[in-house]
Amino acid sequence: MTLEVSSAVQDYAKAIYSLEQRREGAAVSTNALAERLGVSAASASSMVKRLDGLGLVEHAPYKGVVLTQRGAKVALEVIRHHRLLERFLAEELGVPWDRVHDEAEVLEHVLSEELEELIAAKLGHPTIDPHGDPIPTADLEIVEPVTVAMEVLEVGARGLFVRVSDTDPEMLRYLGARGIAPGETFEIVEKQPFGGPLFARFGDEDAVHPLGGRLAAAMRVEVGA
Amino acid sequence: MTLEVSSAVQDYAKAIYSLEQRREGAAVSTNALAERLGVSAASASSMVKRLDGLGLVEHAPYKGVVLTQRGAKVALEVIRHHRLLERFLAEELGVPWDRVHDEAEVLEHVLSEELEELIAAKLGHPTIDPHGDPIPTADLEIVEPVTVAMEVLEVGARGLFVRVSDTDPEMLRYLGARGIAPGETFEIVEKQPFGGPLFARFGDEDAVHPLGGRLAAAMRVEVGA
DNA sequence: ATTGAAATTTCGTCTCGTCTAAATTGGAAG
DNA sequence: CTTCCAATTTAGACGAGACGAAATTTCAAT
Repeated sequence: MTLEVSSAVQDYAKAIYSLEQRREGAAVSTNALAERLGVSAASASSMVKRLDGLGLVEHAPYKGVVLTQRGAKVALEVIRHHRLLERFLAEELGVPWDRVHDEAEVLEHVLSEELEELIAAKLGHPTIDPHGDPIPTADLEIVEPVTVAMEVLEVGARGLFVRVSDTDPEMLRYLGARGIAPGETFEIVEKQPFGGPLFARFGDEDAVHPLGGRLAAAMRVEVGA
Repeated sequence: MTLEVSSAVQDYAKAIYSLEQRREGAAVSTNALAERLGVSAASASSMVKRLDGLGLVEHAPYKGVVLTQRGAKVALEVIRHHRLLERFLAEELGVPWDRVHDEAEVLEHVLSEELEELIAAKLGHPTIDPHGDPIPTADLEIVEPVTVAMEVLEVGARGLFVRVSDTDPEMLRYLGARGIAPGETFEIVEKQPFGGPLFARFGDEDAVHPLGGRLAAAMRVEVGA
C-alpha cells in the first residue's frame, strides 16, 4: 500500500466529496467518479482501492464508496485551497471569474499551509469564493447554505442569487457580461410553461433577463425576503 | 520518444542552464546534473536521453550535455516563473525572503502564461528577484550582470552587493537578521589573512560585519564606487 | 427462478521518473 | 602503451496512474 497523498489522490477525494454532497450523503458509484474525473471506470476502480488502503474511504465492492473522516479532511483542505485561490486570483490579480477555476485547479495542489494562511489573512478570511461557494475555515468547518435551483421558482418569487457552478466558463462569461453575480437580489417576473425559460430582474436594475435550460438549473438561490 | 515537457523535464532544463552559466558555457556532466538535482547518476543519464529526444539538449555520450535553443527557452521560461513568483510572494504576501525559494520551486511549474503576465504587470515588470537574480523578460531575454564573489575583495574595496544564492535559507536568514540585502553599497574595512573572514560596512550604517566561509563566497558584488 | 444488461472489478500493458547493480568507456598515471 | 579508476551508460526493477479488454457481480424484468 502507498503512503503519499498525491495530487491525484486529492482530486479523487475532492470529487467524492462533491458527489456525496449532491447525492445527500449516499455512497458514490465508481462510474460517477470516473465520469466526474474524466478517467475510465477501470482507473477509478483501482484508485478507489488505493484510497481505501490509505484509509481515506470505505469501499464496499460493487456498492460504492464513502469518505472517512480522514478522507473528508483531505477533500476539505483541497477545497479550501481551491476557493481561497479563486478569490485571491479574482480580487488581487484581476483574473476574470470564468477563468479562476482552471487556474486554481492546478495551484490548489502545491499551495503550502503558510501560503494558504497568508492569502486568507490578506483577503480578510473570506467565507465565500467568487461563485458563491463557501470556503472551509482553517479548521475545515464548512457551512453549505440551503439553496434551490432557480428553475424551480414561480412568478413573483424574490430572493438572493447565492451561487453558481464554477466549472462552466461559458456560463460564467454569459452571466458576467450581463452583470449578474452571486450576492444580487432578484425577482421572477415571468415564467414560460412546459419547462420554458423564466424571466428575472436583478438588483435594482430594470433589465429583465431570460434564464432557461442548464443556466436556470445551475443558478442556486435562497428564497424569501 | 516522449512529447511532454513535464515538471521533471523543466527541472532538468533549469539545472542544466544554471550549471552551464557556472561553467561558462561548457558541457554539463551527468554527475554534476545528478548531484544538483539530488538524483542518482543513472536517473540523470536516462533523463538526459529523454531531453535529447525532445530536442532540448545536445548529448555527446560520455562528454556531457548542452542546451539547445529550445532547451534554453524552456529553462528561461521556468526561471522567469520562479523569480517573478519569488518577488510576488515577498512583495505582495510578505513571505520572508529565506522561504520564497521553496514556495516558488513548486509554483513555477503550474503558473499559466496569463497569470505570469498579470503578476509581472502587478509588480511593474521587475527586473530582479528578492535575491538580486535577474528576471528574464517576457520574450526570455536575460542580462546576467558581471559580478565577483565578495571573498576575493581586498581592504578598501567599495561596491554594490548585487545578489546571493537563493537556495540556502540559513544564509538568507543570517543576512536578513543583520539587515544586509542586495542593493546595498559596502566597503571592505578589514581582511584576515589565509582565507580568513573579511569585515565590511554596509550602506550608511556604522556596524561592521564579519563575512567568511561559504557566506563570502555566495555573496556576489559589483566593484568600483 | 432465470436471464440479460449495466456496473464494477480484474488483468495485462503502457509511460514517467526513479532506483541499484552491472557493464562500459575515457583519460590520467605509470 | 598498458592499466586502472572514475564517470557514464545500460539493464532490470519498481510505484504511480492511466488504459482497453475480459471477467465478474448486481439487479431489474420477465
